[in-house]
Amino acid sequence: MEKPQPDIHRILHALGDATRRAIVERLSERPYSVTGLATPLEITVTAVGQHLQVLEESGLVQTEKVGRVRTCRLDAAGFQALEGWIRDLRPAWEQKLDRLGELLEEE
Amino acid sequence: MEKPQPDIHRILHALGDATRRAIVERLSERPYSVTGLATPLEITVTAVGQHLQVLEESGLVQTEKVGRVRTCRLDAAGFQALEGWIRDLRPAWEQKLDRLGELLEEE
DNA sequence: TCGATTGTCAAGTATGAACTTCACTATTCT
DNA sequence: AGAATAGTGAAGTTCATACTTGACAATCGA
Repeated sequence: MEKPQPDIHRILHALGDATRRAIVERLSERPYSVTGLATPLEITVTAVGQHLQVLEESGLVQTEKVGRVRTCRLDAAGFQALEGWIRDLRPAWEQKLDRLGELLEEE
Repeated sequence: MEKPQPDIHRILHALGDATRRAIVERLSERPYSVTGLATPLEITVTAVGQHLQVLEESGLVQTEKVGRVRTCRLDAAGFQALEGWIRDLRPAWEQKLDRLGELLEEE
């Protein structure tokens, strides 16, 4: 149950779900309780709890239970890992599809 | 069939699938044909074609058919949009969970 | 021109996961 | 103490979507 180091596959899988993205965007505003997240989404707290587990395991969200309330906020770890992934791929996607250059190199 | 402007939800949904991530990572190496992508993944070209449509619609991949071969490469548009999304969220996830500051502000 | 290669289209299957419900525990309030 | 609130856990349902197959079209090589 310790904080696993962020894994890009976990992260992208977590962000692949619309509800989880909604949770993330809500938490980008300010921290919320589980119920505070569930209400506007019109789903049960159980469902939110399940999503939170995925988000937490991917390092995108951090939660802390104090008393009976679990407070959820974004976690930098996952976002930094995601940033790093894109940065590492940059040389690949930044290739200018320069038509001229392409044709010249063709042969 | 025109290039739709990148939408972060499309993008994250596209990257949510493991096979599509595998395609992206393969294309980060160099451009590939549809068959060239399908073979190492051990899935049919039909399946790859379906994934390519999703990736293309999200602006992550660009394809061009020349003769009977469709050549696929990464597309900057989607990655730039993804970068922008993370950048915009930065203030939210960059909040230092400074224990001291937290406790002080509590009341 | 014939066969092999590359990809597309339509239609069907099936599996995973996003939910729900219900029962329960733990905390807070009066 | 009793009632209300916040969340957890197990188990079942259902629906999206990632695949397949099979038939076909277009291109290329011999």
